[in-house]
Amino acid sequence: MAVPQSSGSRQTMPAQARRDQLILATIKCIATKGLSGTTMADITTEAGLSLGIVNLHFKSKEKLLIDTLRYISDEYTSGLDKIFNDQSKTVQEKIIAWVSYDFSRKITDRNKLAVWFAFWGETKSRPTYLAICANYINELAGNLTQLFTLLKQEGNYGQVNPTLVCTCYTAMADGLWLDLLV
Amino acid sequence: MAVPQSSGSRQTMPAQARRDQLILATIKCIATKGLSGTTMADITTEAGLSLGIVNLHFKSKEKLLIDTLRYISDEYTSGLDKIFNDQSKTVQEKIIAWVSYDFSRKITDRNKLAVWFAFWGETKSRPTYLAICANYINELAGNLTQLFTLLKQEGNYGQVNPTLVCTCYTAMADGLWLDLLV
DNA sequence: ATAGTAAATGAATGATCATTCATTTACTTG
DNA sequence: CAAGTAAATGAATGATCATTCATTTACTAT
Repeated sequence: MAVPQSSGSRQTMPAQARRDQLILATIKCIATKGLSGTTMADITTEAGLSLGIVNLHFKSKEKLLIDTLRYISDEYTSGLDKIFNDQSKTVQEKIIAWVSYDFSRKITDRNKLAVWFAFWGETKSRPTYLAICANYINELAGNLTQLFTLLKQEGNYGQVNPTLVCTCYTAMADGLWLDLLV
Repeated sequence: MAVPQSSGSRQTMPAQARRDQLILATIKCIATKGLSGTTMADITTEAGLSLGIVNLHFKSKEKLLIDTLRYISDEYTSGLDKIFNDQSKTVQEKIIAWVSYDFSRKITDRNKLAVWFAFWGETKSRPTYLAICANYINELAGNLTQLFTLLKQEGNYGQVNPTLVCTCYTAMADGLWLDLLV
């Protein structure tokens, strides 16, 4: 667990730290230069490392991009899972926390939103991107619908369709994020 | 105004018809191969023409892409303008027509939606794309807000903020289009 | 220390792709 | 019909960029 000490000009780091460093550099590059405008040279320069480093840690550019998307997806999902599984919160509190989280600084970070929509834009042509998102999207939708269902029962709201509420909320959140990006 | 008659294997067409043909081919290519995955060869093959044709009618690939975005934007905007300026409709009818239009087959065409979001994804890094959309987006938002304002007056709805309603509707429409694409 | 292993580098390679333009073909006008 | 103009073609060019790998540097174990 020693802190990496660079005695010379060249740095050595644990593989996982390098991977994270490269993913962060990738996010920044995609946000400023776009998904198609981002080159390996851009990423490695942004990270302050050499050209070959990406193929050393991720095998290819495509794999780095996929891991970057997964990184952002995981970060988002884990935050919501924590709220959903928090035993100390009531259903109402969970829903409020969910919405607060969706529009917190961490999620509405412009760089991450830019990356997010950059990948969505390529979704139709790259099934891999879609596959990564589909899993967690379904899980989250299921959880949120469940919260709405519980709220409906507790409050005796007769006319409400929880699935529909979830769809509309999710759609509006997506749209508002798009607004924030612009 | 003669109908172009191809006597041989090579076709000749009025410039405007060729431009439209190429734009349509571009839409199809972007929908299937993505914005970054679409090459000049893809587009010209899809159109059944030769490689050099794009630079003959649009000067560059970038200009073709911009004109493609403009084509889709114009189509969408002109449809809504027609509804907004239709003297035979009441305010309520206009709003209903607006929503119907937003989710009509013509607008929810998967190819066009794919192109739409492909460009949005590159927005942050390519100000040109944003500039094209910003104009008509503001105009449309102004019109829709005006309709909501009139509706509020007619119905004496005290607590409603028309601007907010417009923002929420627009956001939800964006989100639902994204759903449709997936 | 020394040898051995793992990490990092970046010049060289090869593939992809937008763009050019000399040539060919189709249309128009006198 | 002939000459002139406009449209279309696609092989060749040159630029960009991901990927490779021989070499260098840092770390680890004996």
